[in-house]
Amino acid sequence: MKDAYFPQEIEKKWQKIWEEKGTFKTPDSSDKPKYYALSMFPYPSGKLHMGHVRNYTITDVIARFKKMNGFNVLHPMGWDSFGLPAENAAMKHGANPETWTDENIAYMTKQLKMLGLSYDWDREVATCKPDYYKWTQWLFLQLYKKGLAYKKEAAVNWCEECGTVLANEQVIDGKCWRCDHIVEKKYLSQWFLKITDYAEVLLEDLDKLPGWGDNVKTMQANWIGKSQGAILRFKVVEKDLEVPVYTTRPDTVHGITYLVVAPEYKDIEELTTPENKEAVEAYRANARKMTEIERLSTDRVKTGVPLGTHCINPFTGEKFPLWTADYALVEYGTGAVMAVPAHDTRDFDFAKKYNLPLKVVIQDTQNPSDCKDAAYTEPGVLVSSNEFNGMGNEEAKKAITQKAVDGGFGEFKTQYRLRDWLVSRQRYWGAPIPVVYCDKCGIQPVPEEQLPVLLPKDVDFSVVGKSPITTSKTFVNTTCPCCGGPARRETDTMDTFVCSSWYYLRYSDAKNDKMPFAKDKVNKWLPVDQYVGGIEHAILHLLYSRFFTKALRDIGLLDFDEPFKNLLTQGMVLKDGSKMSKSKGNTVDPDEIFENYGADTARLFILSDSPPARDFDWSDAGVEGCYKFLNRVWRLISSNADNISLNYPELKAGSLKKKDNDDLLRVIHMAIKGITNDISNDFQFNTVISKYRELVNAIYDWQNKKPELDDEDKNILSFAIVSLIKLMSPVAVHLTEEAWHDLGSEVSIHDVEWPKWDENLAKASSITLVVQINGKVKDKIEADEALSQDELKALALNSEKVKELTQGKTIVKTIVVPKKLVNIVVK
RNA sequence: GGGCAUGUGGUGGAAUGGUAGACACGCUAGUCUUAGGAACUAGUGCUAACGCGUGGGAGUUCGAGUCUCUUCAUGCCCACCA
Repeated sequence: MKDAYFPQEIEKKWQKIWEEKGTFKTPDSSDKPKYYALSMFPYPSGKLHMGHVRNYTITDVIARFKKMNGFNVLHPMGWDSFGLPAENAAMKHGANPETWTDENIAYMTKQLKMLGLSYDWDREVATCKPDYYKWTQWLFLQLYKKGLAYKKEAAVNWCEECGTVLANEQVIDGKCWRCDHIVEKKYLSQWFLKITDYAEVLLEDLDKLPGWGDNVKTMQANWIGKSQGAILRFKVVEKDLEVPVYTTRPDTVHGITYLVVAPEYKDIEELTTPENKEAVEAYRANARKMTEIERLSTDRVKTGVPLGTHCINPFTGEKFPLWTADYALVEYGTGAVMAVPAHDTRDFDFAKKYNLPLKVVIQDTQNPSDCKDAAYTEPGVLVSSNEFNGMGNEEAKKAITQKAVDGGFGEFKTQYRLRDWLVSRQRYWGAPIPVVYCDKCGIQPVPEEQLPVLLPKDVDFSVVGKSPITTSKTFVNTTCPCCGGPARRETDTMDTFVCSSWYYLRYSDAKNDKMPFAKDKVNKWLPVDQYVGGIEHAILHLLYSRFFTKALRDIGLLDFDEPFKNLLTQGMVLKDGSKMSKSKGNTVDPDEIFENYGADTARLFILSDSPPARDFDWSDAGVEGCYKFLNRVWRLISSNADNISLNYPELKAGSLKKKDNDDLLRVIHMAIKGITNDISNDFQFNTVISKYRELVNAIYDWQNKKPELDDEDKNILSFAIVSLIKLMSPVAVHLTEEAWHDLGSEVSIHDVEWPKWDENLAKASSITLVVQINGKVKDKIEADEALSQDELKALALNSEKVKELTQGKTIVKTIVVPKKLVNIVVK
């Protein structure tokens, strides 16, 4: 064995051997139980960043740990390879998005291999390849047949910079999620997936996911945004029309003083009197011009104009005016709001500005308010509400809605904030939506046997203001599959999130050319046992994937209803306290780390300092420290190579004659136990690594006291080193393999079993008895573990320290915690 | 405005209600070296000391970093959603 540690040399060598031998291939059939470990697949942007390194290292260690513990582990990798950056790069460099993407995939694959990740590359998928997107299109058609994909004209989010529409989930603070450009509203005919059909079950089934963090579940629940309320219908005085409103506060219905409709409300023109027409038109025109950001700003003073018409409150017979104001949203509820200024802060602000009256109908009996200065929105008792006076407001919600139901002017209503998923994109580099338009036959799905609808090659990427795909001469014009007449192809492609909503299913049967996946294989491997990825996907990808799984289950393609059993959302990688980004110039290039220190150091360091779920602060000194530690491990093994045998006898409790050897045996068993538990319990790799260091420190300490080694010493040393190599093998994958072979093994360290501990040996031989007085530590006494509670008590009371401190005081009580502590309570 | 996290040495962070600060980074001495940003050894929460210490304040308990209430700060997510 070489004296010095040369990671670059070792790593290249073993990566080649593993690949040749197929060390990490996953057989479909095995008598072992299955385990599916999955990292969120990357967009092939060009190079790996440290967030990737962290993500994939975490999953890799999990996969290796499970494999060593007797599981048949599926650990695949692929590419989320459709998307706008490829197209932008194509425009900029005059290249084809496909070429750009392929080059990036090739480079990043090389980097992943340098990291020593245990992927089964035979199952690799890339969403931009026809053998994959054929099945994305096929799945789209199944959803279409099931009525879950439909086309409609709607107000949609438009990003001018990207030249395409965006899903609701992709608009962040009124800006495009990708380019930060301000998003506008446009009326366009677009394809949607009916995720709202699954709103209730997507919400309910969050309870079936104990292996997900509450933060993610709460974010999804908030996004789905279920609320229970009522629809109430109000008759218009001047017209034969009704205005329905959705409210969660039917208990305040007697306090309505006006009613607001959104500027885009469908009946607004009908509801406007000729005298008010000009002002209303001007207000609506202005609302159209405003960006989402301006309109959604909470600080903005509320504005509105009266329509001139009135409604009747069926509960009171009162007549009140109709207004339009942009604080009413056309997409939510009915697009109209009943205004109760006394009990809603928004209505209050608006009423104040326009001098509209307010009427108090809910009172806190202890501390009544006249609501002159602020709306009262807390629970209370009804007043000025006819027969409901004196009723608690929660009870009144039901009673009042029931009255509306009985009177035929309302009903109970459950409302969700979730909107249908807009999947059309006016871009080239995506899976073409497989439909054609025929003047005679209308919308026609492309017959399944004609899939895939291939992306055309004859396109001009330099066009502005329209999708490059529309420049193809060969793509657009086609024949109708129904009548055979001339027809036009759909030129929209699918949102990349459609492609990534089912990739984890494809890994179970990546080469299948008859189906997206065989049912038996998908049912065997899924659900994913452990999914690892960034929190930024808490809503988008994770919600869409859950929807897809449920929809495909209902179509009959698979038999489970949640795709990811356990979810680990890893924290960000920071440098100098802020997120690594090119614009801040605080990025660290993984290639440089591989080159200077090797992949094992990178893997060790990225796991070492923070628990996986927390943010991780990159420090150059930390990398250096991990490199030094691996050198220390290497020296420990290489300097002892002659004293270590892989065939040492089994070392049981009491089998060693020397006390220091017995102590080391205990330390080893404690390390095995601690490390195993730390990995099993939420993957606390940071403490796992501190335990590697403790074990190494203990072996060095032991050895420093032994100038000469006899047979017993050599046996315990062999056991120590072999255990250390096994325990470190999921993290330092190359170093441990090299050492393992240098010590004479013919088998890969990655095919051995995880070490086991003996419970009797995994604890110290003696205990430190902690002696407290009134809960404060006053003394510590070395004691035999076998002592009874009474003996421990006597021992504590006999302590000089205790005698001194309790002198002249009364001992009220003594608490004895077996094997640990005595607390003496004195007065 | 609503929700969810998180507050522990100079720093990253450890601690089934039972020894707070494991393990590191950093720092201080020393050994070996032509040299060392290598390796090894010793030390390192604060305080001169009694003691004091887990953002602040209360509470439960024999005992609280941990549980409860309250308050402050930071971060993230959502947000005129009626």
